[in-house]
Amino acid sequence: MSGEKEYLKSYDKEMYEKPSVTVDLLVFTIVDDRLKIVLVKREEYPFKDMLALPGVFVNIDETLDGAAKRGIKEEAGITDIYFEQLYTWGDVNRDPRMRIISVSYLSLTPSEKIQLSIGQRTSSVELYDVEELLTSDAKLAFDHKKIIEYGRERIKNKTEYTQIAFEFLEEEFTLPQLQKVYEILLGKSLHKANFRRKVMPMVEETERMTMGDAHRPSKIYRVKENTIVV
Amino acid sequence: MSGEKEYLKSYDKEMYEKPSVTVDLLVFTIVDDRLKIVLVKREEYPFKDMLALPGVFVNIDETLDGAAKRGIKEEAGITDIYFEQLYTWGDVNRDPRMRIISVSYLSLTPSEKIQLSIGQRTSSVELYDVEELLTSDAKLAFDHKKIIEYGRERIKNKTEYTQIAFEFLEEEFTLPQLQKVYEILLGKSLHKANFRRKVMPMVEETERMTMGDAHRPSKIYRVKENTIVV
DNA sequence: ACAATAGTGTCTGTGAGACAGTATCGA
DNA sequence: TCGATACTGTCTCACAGACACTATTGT
Repeated sequence: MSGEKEYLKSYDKEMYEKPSVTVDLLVFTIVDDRLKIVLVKREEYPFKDMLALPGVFVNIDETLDGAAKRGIKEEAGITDIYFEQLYTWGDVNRDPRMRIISVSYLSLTPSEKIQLSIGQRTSSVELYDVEELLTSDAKLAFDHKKIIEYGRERIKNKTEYTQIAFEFLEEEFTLPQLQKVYEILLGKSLHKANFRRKVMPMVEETERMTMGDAHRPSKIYRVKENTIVV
Repeated sequence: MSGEKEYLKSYDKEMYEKPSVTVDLLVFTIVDDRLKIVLVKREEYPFKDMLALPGVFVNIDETLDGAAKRGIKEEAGITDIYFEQLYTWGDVNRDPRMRIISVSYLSLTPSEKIQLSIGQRTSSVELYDVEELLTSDAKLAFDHKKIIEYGRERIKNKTEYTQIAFEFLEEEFTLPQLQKVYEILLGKSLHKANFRRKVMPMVEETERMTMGDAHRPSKIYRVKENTIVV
């Protein structure tokens, strides 16, 4: 069957001008009871000295998830982390240099796992307060502020109907800690008794408790086996 | 500042091998009380004669949404339609010819708006029964079956917490019609009285009613102004 | 009158939210 | 003992689900 090998030719002939594809990373965490995100300071034009999401080009032999994983490892030093695809941004003039389509990835982690490193084209990698970024009129590189808003919104929504909040905590935690995470993500305070009733089916006690505080200690919990955390 | 113009050079030098980017379209509708999707039969290799999602390459000066809109117009003849980005598929060997990253778009429409046309590389464009496709072991081109499953799932989920079901109906409809749409999308039957209570705040009566049926006529409604349908 | 579908009134159980209380630590 | 935080019991109200009923057409 000649057709089976002929098809390659017809496609080679059509020389589409191709966009570049990158993966941009939104690595969220919680520090000092505040939602934070990993941003880099750009060392090159365009948007030199401005804050931007860390990102990597997608290699030709690399999946999107693979590129995201690689980027998270390179920029935040984390190999074992929750992440999911967020949205793909394809406006024509997002980047003044050339047409770049960016697949954004949302990832959540307890702050203890983060080990910030410094990329080639960036002068620093730091955690920034998310609400502060979004409420101030701070300008970010490219369309990255809009992307962060979108990611922030996704976190809030998924907090309501999934268990992603657990991704911000390490394996063991107390219920007051868990409640605090929910309150930060939802942006409102919750009633203790009701909150505990709600999360009880998802957690299981350990035998241990917190100690050293000048008040009643709290039980330490972990996520119950059968709880789907995403 | 020389830097401002220098930056272009440094990027020109790095010759990344770029993937191609396409937009794949999931156009869903309801016909004869069944969920249907627009598929094309491929006329070329690879996957010749198999069913596939309609799709278009993203032009270098075209947004992703723009490409989706163009594709929907070309394949289904619709210009005014609800659509949203679904997911971006980036496995390395999705397409045996070359690396293609596909941004999928979900769109919903009343069947009356569809006018199927025939593309260049496809022999036919038709509506196919979604549940039948997904429950049978029918094979589709590329990873398109997985994409359809993902889209089907998204519709089910969003039916529960948004008003997308309305997108399948024309401007005026009866409550029994609306209930039928919900039942099809959710895959289960609903209780009449409860359903009506639930949707009442989102609709408003017209003065007209159905006629000609050998049973009690039903009031004709439309979507209430302040109802956010997405 | 009857078949067939449209539409309504009401009961019940569940669960979210709010309140008010008790428990246990360090100092 | 007291300050501070952890934890619990119970009331209420809204709402989803189920049932049983009435209403209106064409034949």
